[in-house]
Amino acid sequence: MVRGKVQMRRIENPVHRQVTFCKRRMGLLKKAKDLSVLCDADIGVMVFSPHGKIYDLATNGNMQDLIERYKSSLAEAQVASREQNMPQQQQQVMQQEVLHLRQEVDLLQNSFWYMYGEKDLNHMNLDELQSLESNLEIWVHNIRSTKMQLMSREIEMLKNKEGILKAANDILQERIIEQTGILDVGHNMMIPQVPFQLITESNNYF
Amino acid sequence: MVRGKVQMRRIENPVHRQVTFCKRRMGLLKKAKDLSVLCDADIGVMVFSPHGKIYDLATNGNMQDLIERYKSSLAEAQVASREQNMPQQQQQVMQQEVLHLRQEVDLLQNSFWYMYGEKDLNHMNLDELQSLESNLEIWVHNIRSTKMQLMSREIEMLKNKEGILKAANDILQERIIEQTGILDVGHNMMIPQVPFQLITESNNYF
DNA sequence: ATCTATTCATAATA
DNA sequence: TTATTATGAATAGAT
Repeated sequence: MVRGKVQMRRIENPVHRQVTFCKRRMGLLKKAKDLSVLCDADIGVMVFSPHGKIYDLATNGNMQDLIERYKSSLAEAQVASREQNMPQQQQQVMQQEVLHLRQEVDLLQNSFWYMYGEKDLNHMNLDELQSLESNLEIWVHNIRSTKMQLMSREIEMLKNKEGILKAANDILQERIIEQTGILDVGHNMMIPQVPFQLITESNNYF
Repeated sequence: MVRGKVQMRRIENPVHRQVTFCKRRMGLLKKAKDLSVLCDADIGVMVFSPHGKIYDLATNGNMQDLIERYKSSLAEAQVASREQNMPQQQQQVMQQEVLHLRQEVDLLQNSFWYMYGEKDLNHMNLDELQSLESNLEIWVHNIRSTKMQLMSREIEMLKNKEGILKAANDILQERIIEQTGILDVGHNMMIPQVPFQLITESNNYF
């Protein structure tokens, strides 16, 4: 009999804990199955006992499929959440990069999971490794391209900054000349305060 | 009010189905959280609505970690199940290979998920790509090593077969010479039936 | 595992 | 979605 409300904290008695674990675990999996049937949803449940044993349920019969779906949606959600905080052009570029990289990951994961899934070891050797290696090389290549794009963009940005700095310097020099009558305070001398403000205002998403 | 026992089949009325989905989904996640707290277990739940929306819970706060653990245990179970069908020596080699490759996958996936997990775009650029690229190159290198090992083993095996074939051929030639008195039936001529039997008996795990 | 007193979850409804 | 409430379901503690 249940005496009073059950306290929601770890059951210290190990026997009670084990019994409750067994009962509630079954209850949880049943609830998951029920929800799946009643509402036409796919559900995955993974339970890791404190001793490392695993109990799971995938109502569609394939946990890996659910995991893939989960990861895809996660990536999409993150891409979507970025849309609010980014200029549109950059956002598009980043989105493309993410999608591109994710494609590569899928490619690679498929290779690997295929290897795992193979029951017959005789077919899981050279060819699989060969295809895995090819995929990796493609991926490395794509990463290098992405990296180069990012570097180009950064260089572009720095050049831009340099231009703005120089312009600001010129203006300041002229002002100083006007105010003091002194002809030269150093060629393109750096005067931190004003130019740095100018830069952060026009490039604040970097 | 609950009228009679609820039939365990898809609720056809879409409004009822949606309401039930909402309620039971919350109930399921609550049950999962309770079980986790009471019994000190880690639990991951992924619910995919029929319209593609995802609701999830990871009681340790990190679904990716749970997925990794799940996949690891899956791979271990598969490795264990192979132990019954394989000669021990080969089994050990393959197990090592699998573990090795899995380590590499984990390394790589961690890099990638770390990238996805980064909320601040300012830190998800060159450095991340650089480290990913390095990891990939290490992985490619390891795959090449594994590939070479496999190829060496295959070459060894083929040489072995060749030796056995030649020996078998010599024996057969001698027999034929004894029986027919004919001196030459062709130098190292292939006579399929007997040699192939000899080979498969001593190498039947290939 | 099986038994119940109780709490908990939830179907229908608004 | 949320709130209400009559009812069925789950389960804590005991055997």
